[in-house]
Amino acid sequence: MSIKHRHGHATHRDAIWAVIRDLHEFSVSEIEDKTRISHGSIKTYILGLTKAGYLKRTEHHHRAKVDNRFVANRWQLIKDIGVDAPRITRDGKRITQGLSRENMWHAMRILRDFSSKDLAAQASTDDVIIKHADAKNYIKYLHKAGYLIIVIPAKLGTQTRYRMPASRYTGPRPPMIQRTKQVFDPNTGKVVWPKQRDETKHDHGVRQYSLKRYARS
DNA sequence: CCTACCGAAGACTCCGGAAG
DNA sequence: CTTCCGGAGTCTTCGGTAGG
Repeated sequence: MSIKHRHGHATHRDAIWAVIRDLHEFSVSEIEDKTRISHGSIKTYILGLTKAGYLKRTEHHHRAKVDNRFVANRWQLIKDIGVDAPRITRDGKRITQGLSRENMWHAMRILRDFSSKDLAAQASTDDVIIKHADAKNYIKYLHKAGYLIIVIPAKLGTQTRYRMPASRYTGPRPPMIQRTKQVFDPNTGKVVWPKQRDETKHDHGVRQYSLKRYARS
């Protein structure tokens, strides 16, 4: 299978969603024809979308009396939320994984300047509670990677205040701190920290691997 | 470090009608 | 009745990430 991730650009689900919006009323095999994505994956996603209320089944599969041919299930799009494919599980529940980073990334763009406590509070929503420690950690790496500047350094009793200059906003997807502690920007497809150096360290091929992987999508 | 969980894919079973 | 067909739906596995 082709390796494309949501942190790259298009995923399989994005492609399926695009075809659904295009056709509005469809069967699984019609989507299969247009996307060349495996039947099973399409079914799984459609099932989830139906349970979540985005789709409605308009035809239940049966064998036609006249010519003994199969009539496949058909669905209709009843809730269109735009170009971004709904992120749901097969049960139709919203996927919350990764939401906190996303919230923080967008909050940083909006806030003029902020401390780690401000960020945690501003980026928290009903769905996602962001802990102060998480905000601190994310800020630490984004600062190292050059996304943030320090507006007011910490003094006794006050926290450092940061700002993200508009020019450092690279796109809607939050930079990731990968397992190897490197910062990867899915918007540009580049590892932004650490800079290309200490090649001899025992990272093995991890950095190269990531670069290649994401460059493809 | 570890655990929980995700998307994708494939193996497998279930279903209902028609044909033999 | 049994067999066959092919889509629907379930379950498991795999490679991977998020977050403590």
